[in-house]
Amino acid sequence: MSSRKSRADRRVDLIEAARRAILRYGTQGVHLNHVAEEAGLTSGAVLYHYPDLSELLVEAHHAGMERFYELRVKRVSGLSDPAQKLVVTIRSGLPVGPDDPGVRLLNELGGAAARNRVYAVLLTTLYDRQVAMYQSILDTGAALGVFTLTGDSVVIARNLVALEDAYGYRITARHPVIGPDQAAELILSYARTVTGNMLEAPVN
Amino acid sequence: MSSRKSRADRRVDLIEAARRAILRYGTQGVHLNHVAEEAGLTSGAVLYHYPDLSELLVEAHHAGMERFYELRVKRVSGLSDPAQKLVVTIRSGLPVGPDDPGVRLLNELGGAAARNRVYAVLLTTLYDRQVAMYQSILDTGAALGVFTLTGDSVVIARNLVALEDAYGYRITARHPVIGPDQAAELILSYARTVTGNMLEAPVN
DNA sequence: ATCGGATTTGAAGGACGATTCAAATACGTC
DNA sequence: GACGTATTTGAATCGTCCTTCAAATCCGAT
Repeated sequence: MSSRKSRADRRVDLIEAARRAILRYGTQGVHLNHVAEEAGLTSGAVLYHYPDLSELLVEAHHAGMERFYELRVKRVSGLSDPAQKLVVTIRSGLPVGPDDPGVRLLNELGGAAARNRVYAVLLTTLYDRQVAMYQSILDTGAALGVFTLTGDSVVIARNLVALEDAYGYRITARHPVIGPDQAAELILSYARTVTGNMLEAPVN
Repeated sequence: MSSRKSRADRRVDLIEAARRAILRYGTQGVHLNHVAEEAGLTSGAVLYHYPDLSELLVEAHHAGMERFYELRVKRVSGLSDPAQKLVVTIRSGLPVGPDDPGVRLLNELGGAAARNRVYAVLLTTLYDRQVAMYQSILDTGAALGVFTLTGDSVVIARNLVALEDAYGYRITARHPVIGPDQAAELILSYARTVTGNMLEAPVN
């Protein structure tokens, strides 16, 4: 039994607990008791804060997506060179390994989105935001003359996000030859041809 | 009650029923009764043929993947021009619309593969086969001088399948602007730059 | 036409999860 | 330090799903 907490604090805890439970049992497979156990509470206590489990699950997914996106933004925040930005951004969209919690949580929703409107909107919104992110990098790179784009920046940005997504699935499914490094290289190969930039991996 | 059938026939029926049930309720959300209802039988009858529901679900997914792949092979089978083959193959990897049963079934597994080894192997195998399919088209196109590949054909093939996968998810999630036509065009834009071929959509 | 095995039903039992709620407990506040 | 309220527990209830199995039914073989 984790010690008593304020309403706001407990809700944050529960969202975290739900996130872990989802990773363990899947969005469809989570039960109230799983969440309660992850939170160190009783099912009654969970219900006290979230009378409807599905709402808690949505919040957990929403929070997970937000965290994922914010982390990506943060990773490029210090950089100024568009080429470097692009390389780092590609990396930050891929899972670190097959068990990467951020990407695994997102992958949970792929199938559910076809049946659940809320999840569909969440995923679609995330996709669009990521496209905008890439597009901004591409456009400034083109404006500075660092990139020579072979086509519309929206098209390139959409494809870059799509590639990330797909390789995220392959990596979490433990493809024997496509790991994070290989996936990054595959995406970079695309990025190089459409930007006309060597896009060297940073030398550190 | 659907009329009595032989063991082999009934098992085929049940796999079909399971496929429909999965599409309705999700791989995790299917219950024995859902499958029974889809098959027009009792839960006991289903259990008589498949004592373990999860095995039936695996078979349903396996059959669905096989059907999906075979359909793609069949669609290009008549064509000889590599450019035409490539265009048709890209199309056949995308869902016809948000409710396309073939792609929706595949998407169900994305999240599950991270938790379930069997599904991970199924998906990985399918991915590799599709890559081989594209690679063969690209290689013969290059040999015939129709394509001038900008890089290794494996790399291009992997990226093509990855793009298909990702846009399949976007389409089934009902992205407001990315439909089958738009997705095809996005993938073609990539295919054009890496093959140096215009890849016109066939004029029929 | 009947026999025999294969298939299916339907009901009963048991396990599990969601939900409710009174009682207990801990915390902030005065 | 006591009070009042917010939080949590634990047990009881209800419904759902899985599983089992004897009985019924159907089909093919003889």
